[in-house]
Amino acid sequence: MDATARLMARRGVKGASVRAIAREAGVTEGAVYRHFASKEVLYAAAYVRVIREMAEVKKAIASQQIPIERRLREWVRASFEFFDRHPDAFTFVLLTPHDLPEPQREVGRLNSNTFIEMVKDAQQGGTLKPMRPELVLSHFSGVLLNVPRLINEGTLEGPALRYTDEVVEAVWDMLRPRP
Amino acid sequence: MDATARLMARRGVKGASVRAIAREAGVTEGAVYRHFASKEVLYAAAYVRVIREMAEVKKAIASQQIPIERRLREWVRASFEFFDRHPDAFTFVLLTPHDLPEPQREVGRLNSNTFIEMVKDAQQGGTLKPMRPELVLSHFSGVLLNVPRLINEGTLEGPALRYTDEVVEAVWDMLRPRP
Amino acid sequence: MDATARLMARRGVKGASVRAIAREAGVTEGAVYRHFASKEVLYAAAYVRVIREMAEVKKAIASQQIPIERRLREWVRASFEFFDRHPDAFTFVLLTPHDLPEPQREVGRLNSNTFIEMVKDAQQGGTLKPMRPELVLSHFSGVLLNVPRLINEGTLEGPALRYTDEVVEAVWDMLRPRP
Amino acid sequence: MDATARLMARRGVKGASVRAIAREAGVTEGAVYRHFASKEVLYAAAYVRVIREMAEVKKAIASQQIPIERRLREWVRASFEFFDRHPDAFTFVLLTPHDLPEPQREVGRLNSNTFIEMVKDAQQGGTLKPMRPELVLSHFSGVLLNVPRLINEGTLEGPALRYTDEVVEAVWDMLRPRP
DNA sequence: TATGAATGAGGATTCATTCAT
DNA sequence: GATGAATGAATCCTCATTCAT
Repeated sequence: MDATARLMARRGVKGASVRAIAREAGVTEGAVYRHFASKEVLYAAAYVRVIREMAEVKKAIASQQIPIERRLREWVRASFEFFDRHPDAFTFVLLTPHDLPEPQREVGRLNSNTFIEMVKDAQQGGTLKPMRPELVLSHFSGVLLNVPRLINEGTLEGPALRYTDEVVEAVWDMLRPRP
Repeated sequence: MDATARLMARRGVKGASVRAIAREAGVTEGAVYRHFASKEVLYAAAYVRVIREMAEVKKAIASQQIPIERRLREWVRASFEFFDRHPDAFTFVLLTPHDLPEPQREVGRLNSNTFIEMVKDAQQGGTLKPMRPELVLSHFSGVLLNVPRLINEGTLEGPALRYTDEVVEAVWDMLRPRP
Repeated sequence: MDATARLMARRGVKGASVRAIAREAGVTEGAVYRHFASKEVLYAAAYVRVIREMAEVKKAIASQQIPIERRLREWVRASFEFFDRHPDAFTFVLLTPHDLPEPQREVGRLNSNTFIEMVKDAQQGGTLKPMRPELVLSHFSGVLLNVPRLINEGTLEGPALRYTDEVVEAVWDMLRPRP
Repeated sequence: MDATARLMARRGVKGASVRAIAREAGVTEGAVYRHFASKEVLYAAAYVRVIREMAEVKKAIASQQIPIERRLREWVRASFEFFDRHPDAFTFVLLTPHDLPEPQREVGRLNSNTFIEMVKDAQQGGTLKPMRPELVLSHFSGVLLNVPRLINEGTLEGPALRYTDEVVEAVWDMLRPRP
């Protein structure tokens, strides 16, 4: 699954052949098929595993009893940390276009849902600007994900963590309640 | 080239076979190869054509003699309008991962460069918050592009133009000079 | 037809595409098909034209009223001269494997037949060693053609004409009547 | 590799498609590509294998401690025997025009080099007529190879071995030292 | 469990040929 | 007569998948 994430991050889902994945993992193609029924299944398994790992952290952050501003900061920090530690896994699940069947798409929405719940709560408490939660998500994830994206592209220099403050400040400017 | 943009937007660059592109265009594979030496060349031609069209509009906007805030708004509006009118072309060039040789990558940077020049000017005039221009670009394009992205995903409802105000407000919150 | 001989000599019959032949001739593919019904027909026409031109010279040589030894020398000289002047045409008809239908194969045997008649005559006159005429042809053409062949290969340096004496001497050693 | 030699001998290098080779070998195209990276590689492998086999025999002959005349005879005999036993392999490597990259061309020169060394030695010992070794090779191989060539063409009747004496006599006439 | 050979469908590309202009 | 676009079959090659060992 690591090899899958790595290669699919670099060459795209279609561009990563089973043969290449197997070689990357140091086994033969046949061995891959003993553990995964098809490329599709392997792809889904690799995807879900990373998403799940991320989701746990995110859920913990969302449920912390600290001001929304600090939870947003934690969210950004944790995301960048993950990217710096596992750039391929991060790129694979969050920066690669996916074409998955519904069960896995549902899993892919875990983080978004957690985020939206957190936002709704904060908005009700008046600690966040009123704005359609989907739009909040859109703006937040747009700013957040663009940093790894531009690092991958070579436009920005890593590690991502160094941009935490600037990113948090930017999103907070967008989201904080108006005086 | 239209068919190419359409299919590559939907299935990715590798996922769009020449056969499928030809069928989409209503011709045979052989006919495609009369006009383009290879899939690579066809891909690059389709890409460059859309980028060039976008770049013209963007350049015109950047050089308008109006406050930066209004130019940013125009930029967003023009982008969303383009997406609403040519969702496939937009998705193809801006939301699809590309693996192009340097000459085309250079073309792909046209819009970014225009944007960065515009930002630098405004920052010198004090009408924009001081911030690394690459980061301004990152935040701006992050928020901007995420709207079409989420519309494609089904998370947000189109047309994109309806989000112009909210997007402009958000990016202005991030970028306006501090009092 | 010139372009055909040239390209088929260099790339083989299958390796010379109609498109390449047309370009070499400075016309388009369509134009080729106005004059020749098919590649097969073009191929045969180019082949026959060169063979016929060679056959005329050879027939004249064979019927000269001079000693067989001198006629053999003329045959060699004329062949090498033709090769030096039209290496592609020579290579095309004599050094390229052919897969032609019977009518053209018949034409291709013109020179062999002329040669064999000449040999039979000389043998009857006792001016040539008795030996199966087909074998005489085999030995003679083997030595003769190998010079252009090795020149093409780069093993021998041209022009071919410079080898006339040595080749004539060699074939005469093989063919002259024993004392 | 056998199937490759067979088909390339009959239809030429370009005329033998991978599909046809695979069918001839009783496997599918994919299977061919498991063992050979490309048609080019398969072609080279088939070529080198036959050349190597021939070269061994030739080297053994060249180094025998018998008069040059007898070594030439052995060379002819061994060649014809090989042709009679493996007409396709022989035709493929020696009677088919090749377009190979340098490493394989080098291998293809093995026999020529062996022959030329043998000739030089004999000339120094005075047991062979003084003549440029390349020309000796040209004449010798011209006469030698033309027998299989004409047999393939249908002009001469096989087996080739039956022509051994006549061929040896002919080449000896050309090459023996003058009294 | 793992291997590596094999398969058959599909990928990009070339080719001989046709045809409207 | 010539052009250049179009076609459909065939080319070389890759891929996901299967299976005997």
